Amino acid sequence: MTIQQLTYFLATVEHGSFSGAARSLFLTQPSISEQIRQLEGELGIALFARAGRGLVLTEAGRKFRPAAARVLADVERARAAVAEVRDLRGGTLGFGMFGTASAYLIADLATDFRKKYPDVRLRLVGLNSSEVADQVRNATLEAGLIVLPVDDAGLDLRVARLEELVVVSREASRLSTPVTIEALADAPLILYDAQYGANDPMRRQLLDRAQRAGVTLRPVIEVEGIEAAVGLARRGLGDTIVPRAAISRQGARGMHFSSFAEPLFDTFAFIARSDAPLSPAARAFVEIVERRLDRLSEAALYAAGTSETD
Amino acid sequence: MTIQQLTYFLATVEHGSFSGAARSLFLTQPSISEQIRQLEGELGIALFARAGRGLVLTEAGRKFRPAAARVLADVERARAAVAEVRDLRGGTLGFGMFGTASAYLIADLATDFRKKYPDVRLRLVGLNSSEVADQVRNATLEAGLIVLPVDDAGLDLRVARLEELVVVSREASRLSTPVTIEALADAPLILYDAQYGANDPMRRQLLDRAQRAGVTLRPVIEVEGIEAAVGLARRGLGDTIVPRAAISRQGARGMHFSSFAEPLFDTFAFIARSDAPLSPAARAFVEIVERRLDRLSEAALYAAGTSETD
DNA sequence: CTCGATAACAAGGTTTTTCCTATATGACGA
DNA sequence: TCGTCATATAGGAAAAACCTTGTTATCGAG
Repeated sequence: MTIQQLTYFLATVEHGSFSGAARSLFLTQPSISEQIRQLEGELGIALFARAGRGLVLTEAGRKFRPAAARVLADVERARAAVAEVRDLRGGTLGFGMFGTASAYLIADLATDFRKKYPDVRLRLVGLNSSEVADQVRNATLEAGLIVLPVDDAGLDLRVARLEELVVVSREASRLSTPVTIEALADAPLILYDAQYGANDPMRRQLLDRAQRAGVTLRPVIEVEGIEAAVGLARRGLGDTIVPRAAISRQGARGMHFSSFAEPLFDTFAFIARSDAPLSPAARAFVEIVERRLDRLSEAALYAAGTSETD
Repeated sequence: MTIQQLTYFLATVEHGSFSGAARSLFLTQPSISEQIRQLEGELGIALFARAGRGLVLTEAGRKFRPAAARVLADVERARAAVAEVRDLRGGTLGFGMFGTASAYLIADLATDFRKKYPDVRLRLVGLNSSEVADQVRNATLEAGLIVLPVDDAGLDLRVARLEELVVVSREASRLSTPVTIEALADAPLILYDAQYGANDPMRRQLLDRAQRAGVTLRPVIEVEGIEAAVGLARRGLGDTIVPRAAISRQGARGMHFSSFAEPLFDTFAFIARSDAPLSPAARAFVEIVERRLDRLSEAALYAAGTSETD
């Protein structure tokens, strides 16, 4: 039994003759005739009674008709199901983001995406970068945005953005010249994302530099969020280091900031399974993330030196 | 999209690899691979992500899987629907019978048939022979048992039985020798099946004979059923003519009966559309009817001359 | 009752599809 | 690094689908 035969059968029922069905399907009568014969042979019973003029359904044919129609309807539904995914009118996208990005971006991203593709369900999870990488690897998530470095085995990786890390201090004097790692070591340091400890990419880079310069960094306070770190810096408890984009946000008003002498960057990257092609939904979402990141950069450009007005 | 491709797809999902699916279907891996590729091409999106080892469903594949399964399930249901009809496990049989037969046989026939094929619905209608013929012609009924003659245009006709018509009288003297049509004309005549009038096959035969013999038959009473006719004959209101098989029934006790000098028969015949093949159910039912008719004949053989004991 | 139209059916040939074998390629694990 | 297992690819054989041509049967009209 083939879908084709079912199509021919239903067309024949509708037209009452093989030739009529053949015309409607742009085929010849013997083709239809032959396929119906085969179908009847396989079913072991005649579906039509052959009259000189036209055809009549047999009892078996009457029973078969609605069943055949249902099969064809389901075929269409199957086609539609994948078309939804293909045309971004359905399905679910699972996407992971590292903590900071998820905190600041998730609302905007979800809004943008749902506005454009209201029928695609979205599952956006905030984890740390290596957790995101793991879940993408085992297909719990389809793709993600992380901060390098991560173990990229089995992953496709594409750098999305370099986010400069700047030093923030209450004392403008401490930032009169680009900050060196040695200068940083001279003052109390406040760091955030305490829970990740040495796995935090920013810490890894800082410790790396300190080691090479032969100095020791002493974080006096480690807190959870950027806001908290900046808040503590405002009270003069120490300096802190934050992504440049975070400067333009609330909580940094009246603070001073400066690049490192040797600029320090967080590298954002998109990851996906290296063997699986990205779904259209994932591609569309990545594009939206990129647009948002670009807007962040632009906003950050206007904020330089001291964020008085923000 | 073909049913075959859906089968291959589901087998691949189940086994997690083309090669595994191929083994389970007794095919080779390139065949499966090729069909899946074609399916994906037609759907316009990949269903599997090809990993070095094994395959993973894409989002589209996940959506497609249940839809494909439903199609295959419905294909099976379609197959089962016609199999029911073929194997006499379903469907409906419409069968027509002429009045007398329906009155005497319907209960037994329905019982026999339902006992053997409890899943086939039965629609047994009692009409006169020409009405049955008409409804078989226009496919309202699939087949029927009628008394000849009928207009058999467009019908297949098979004689089922010759049923002798015998004269029944209260006076044994009237039946001492085989009855001639002339002798019949000498006495009051009671006929049944009044409503059909001259269309009744028995009347047609009798009138035909009378005409050839140059005598006139005068039915003094016409009633509806055989029982009524025999009842009136018992009261001495006249002679009547009934199928031999009816003699052995209640209501004919103590009456005398005799064949015609030139034996008179009702011819029972099965009819069906000449263009439509009989459904298995109809064939089975015809067989059951034949068996019942045979048993009637046997019973009638023991009743001869006078039905004292019946 | 013959004639023409229509449609099923049959036969033969061509194109397309399906499936195979053989081989290349790529990933994983010892 | 090599062997194993998986998919991809190429080429050819078998099968299926379709077409063309021609025959037969039925129905309706003249």
